[in-house]
Amino acid sequence: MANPFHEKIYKLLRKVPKGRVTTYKALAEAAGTKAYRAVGQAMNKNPYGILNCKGENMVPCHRVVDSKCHLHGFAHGLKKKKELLEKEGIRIENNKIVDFEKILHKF
DNA sequence: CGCAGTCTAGCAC
DNA sequence: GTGCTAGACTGCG
Repeated sequence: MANPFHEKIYKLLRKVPKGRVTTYKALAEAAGTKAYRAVGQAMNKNPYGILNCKGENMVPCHRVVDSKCHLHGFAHGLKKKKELLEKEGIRIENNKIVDFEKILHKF
C-alpha cells in the first residue's frame, strides 16, 4: 500500500464479501484507471498475501478473476486459488467461475 | 490467435 | 534520477 493506487485496489478488494468475486476491470475502473494489468501486478506484489488472511488487512486476491471469469496466474498457484474459492462456496470449472454473474461483486 | 493500449514495479545505466 | 522490460488484463482484428 505504498501508493494511492494500491491503496484503492486493496481497499476495494477487501470490500468484496466472502463467497463473491470481482474482476480486474472492475477494480481498475473503480480505482479510476484503465490499467487492468497494473491491478494484476498489485495483486501479485501485494504485501497482504492470501495466506496472511489472519488479519483484517488481507487482500483476497483469489477472489479476483478476469472479465471472462477465467482464472489467471496466482501467487500461490491456481490450484490453491481454486480450493480457496470452493471453500467459500464458489464453484470452479476448468479454471473458470461457475455462476460468475451471480457471485460477481460490482462496485 | 496476435497486436496495441495503459500503469506499476523492478533492474540497468 | 531516467529509461527499458515484463506482467495475475482487455478490446479489437
